[in-house]
Amino acid sequence: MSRRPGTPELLRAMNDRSAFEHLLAEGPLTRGRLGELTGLSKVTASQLVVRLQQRGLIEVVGTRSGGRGPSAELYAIRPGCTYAVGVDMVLDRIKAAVCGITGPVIAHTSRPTSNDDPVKVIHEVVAEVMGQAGVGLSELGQVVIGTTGVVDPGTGDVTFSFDLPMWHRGLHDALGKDLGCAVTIENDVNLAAIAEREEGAARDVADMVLFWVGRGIGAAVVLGGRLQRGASGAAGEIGYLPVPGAPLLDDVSSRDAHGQLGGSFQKLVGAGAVSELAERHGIAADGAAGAVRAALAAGSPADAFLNELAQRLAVGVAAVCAVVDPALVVLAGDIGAAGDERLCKLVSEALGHLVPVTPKVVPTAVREDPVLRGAVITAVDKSRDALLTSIAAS
Amino acid sequence: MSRRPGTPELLRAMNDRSAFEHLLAEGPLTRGRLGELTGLSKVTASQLVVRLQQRGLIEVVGTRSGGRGPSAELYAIRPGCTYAVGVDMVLDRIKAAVCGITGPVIAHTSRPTSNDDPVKVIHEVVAEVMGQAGVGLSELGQVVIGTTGVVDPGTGDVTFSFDLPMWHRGLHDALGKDLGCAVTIENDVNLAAIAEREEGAARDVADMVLFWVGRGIGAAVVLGGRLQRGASGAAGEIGYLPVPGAPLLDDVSSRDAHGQLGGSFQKLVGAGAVSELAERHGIAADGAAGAVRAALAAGSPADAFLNELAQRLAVGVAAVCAVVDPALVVLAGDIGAAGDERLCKLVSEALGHLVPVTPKVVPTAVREDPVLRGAVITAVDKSRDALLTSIAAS
DNA sequence: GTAGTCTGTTAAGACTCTTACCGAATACGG
DNA sequence: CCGTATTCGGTAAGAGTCTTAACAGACTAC
Repeated sequence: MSRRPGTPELLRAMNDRSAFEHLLAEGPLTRGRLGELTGLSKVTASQLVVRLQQRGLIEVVGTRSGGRGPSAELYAIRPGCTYAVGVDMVLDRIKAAVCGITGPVIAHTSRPTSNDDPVKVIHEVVAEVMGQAGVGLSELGQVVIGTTGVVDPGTGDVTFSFDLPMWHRGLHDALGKDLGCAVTIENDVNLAAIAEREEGAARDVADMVLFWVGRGIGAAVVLGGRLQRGASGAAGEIGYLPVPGAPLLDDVSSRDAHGQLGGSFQKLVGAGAVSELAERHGIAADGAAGAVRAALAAGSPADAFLNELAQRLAVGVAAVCAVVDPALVVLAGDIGAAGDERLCKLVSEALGHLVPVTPKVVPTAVREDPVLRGAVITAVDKSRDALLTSIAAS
Repeated sequence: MSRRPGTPELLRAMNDRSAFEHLLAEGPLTRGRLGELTGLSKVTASQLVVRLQQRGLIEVVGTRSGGRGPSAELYAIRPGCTYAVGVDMVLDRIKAAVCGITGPVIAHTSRPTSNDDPVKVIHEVVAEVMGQAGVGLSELGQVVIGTTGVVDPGTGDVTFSFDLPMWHRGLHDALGKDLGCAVTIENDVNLAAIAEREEGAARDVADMVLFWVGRGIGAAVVLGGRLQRGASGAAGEIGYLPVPGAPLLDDVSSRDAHGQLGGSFQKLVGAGAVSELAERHGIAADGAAGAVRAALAAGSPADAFLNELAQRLAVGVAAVCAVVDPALVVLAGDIGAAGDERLCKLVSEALGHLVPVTPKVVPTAVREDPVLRGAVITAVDKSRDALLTSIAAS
């Protein structure tokens, strides 16, 4: 229920917000165009521009001449309103990128992870990338950190993680205090899905699932245009999917032959299982993703391997499709990406025998640092939202 | 973007809507209380009441005396604003219930289904129930029809149905024309979930899954408080879940030994499979649900049967939990309902070995006509929404 | 019976939006 | 080269919604 009463100020806030969103989406605009887009009159659009300008949210970036009358001034969001940082923390490396509220990355960095306190590690990398960008830490509005493991929707903390034993409870708050800005910890696969939806293969798809097939197995579920995290943040933990072809789990905390936690689907298509399968088919390569690439390069002699891999993947995809019926399935992660169009086609064919729905199956279109991209996008999005609600409040 | 400009009228519409919602939720209210709830001043609340009264949406239903000052007038929604009808169509019976916008059912009926044109069948049952209620068909605002089968989110038609071969494409539009009001066709399991959320075991639970275990197998997925239908309306078709313990499907259009379409999970826990399992354990009863009831009554001798049934169910529940991580799982359908607390407990225990999440597993709390209840609730909800948007428009 | 309290109304004012009008700048056509 | 049409930005007047303040009347409490 909307607690706030419908006062005239609310109206102004709504219109300011709408104008801001149009400026973000459509780039520099004149007062007149802004009026058209928001549906407001010329006069009101002018007042609105003055307000936003006084707050330092927008600025004149030029004039648009060529038309009949006098040249109109072009207004655009001031990129330096706030800055947002995305962080991707994997087993042994930590990456970070910073950008202004308009989107483009202005600096990024990557360094090996030390075994230190995560607060210190993250503080250092954030400070470094902000320094590179030439922006003070005080102007930082949002930090989004991608990580393996499940994030508790209640506390925002990591409840457990395969790879990062140092991540303790209370980390979320500690980071927020340390950095002095809003901090969000998010599952890495979810961030990859956000990147895919923003600038990858899933643009404008409301119902989609991203399969991350790599060292770990995971999925991100987007339904009705919204990322679904589940009640305890464990949505998409498809490593635990009970599937035919691998024994049923008897103890949820057991590890597989390669030291990975997970259930029967993990045993079927985890990196270890894929390597093993490749070996059994006589394909020698470095790592599971390498094996897939080698198989693709080898042509028909490796068909049996790819078919079996596709068949295994299809079983997991089928389970997800039976539950949520997405319009699109994206295969990502290093193995998924390596499989490319060919593997997707095979999975799609196998899927047709298993379920009565026919989602498109495509490889990821975000080939460079999908998790970092997703983190940055999320950070920008959140900082925009914070700014807009601050407009509404004042 | 539906860019309605932020004009003062919008404000009024928002406040009218808010007041209307409060009246629906909290019953009869005085002008003063309405002001408090909406956050508006006394004066504005009064104006608002006058407006709604002039439109015939609300009426005085009494006075609240006993306080210090003069007795305040109590206003309530006029139930006769619009009427909504819910219809439940199963294999051989059709049920319907009608209610005003305030909710309570004022008439209901049930009759055997003839093999006629569905438009005629539905028209007849709607006319009958409206006649019983003493309301003209012209005052009907919404009809919601529950049915087995998948409903195409694009057209609102049934794309295929196990049991109702007469349902043709274009039925949705034909019904709308015939009845002269808004018509919605919805999957029966989804409607049961809506009933469960409104007045059953899932009140105030944002992320939940309802398992329908009966003649057919299905699930309804509610995430973030919203029912998720999937891209082609096939979300929750868990009969097709590939699970261990039953052979993988080779052809999606194949039928099982009992003439039912579906995949491996259907073969495991469909009514036919449950009957078979009961027979193998020496439990004789009429139908699968009867067998479950008999087993519960028999005590420990039937434990093996119940355990195996729970184990089978748990595998499907585990798959769903791995994908969407609900806070609550409701077992419904005649078999699920028959299993009651005991079966839920067994499923919950089995689930603990399979996935690292621990949703509550409970039996349905809507024991009477859950699908019809869901249809009625949905119809009322939609007619409320239509009324509210009509307020905003005028 | 009187005082106190609460209801509902009226009056004045604040805030937002709108239409109507105006002066100035710019491009186009003769 | 100059007049005219067009567009930009601004001002003024007005309509709609909300708010606070003050008041008349009804009802209870003592």
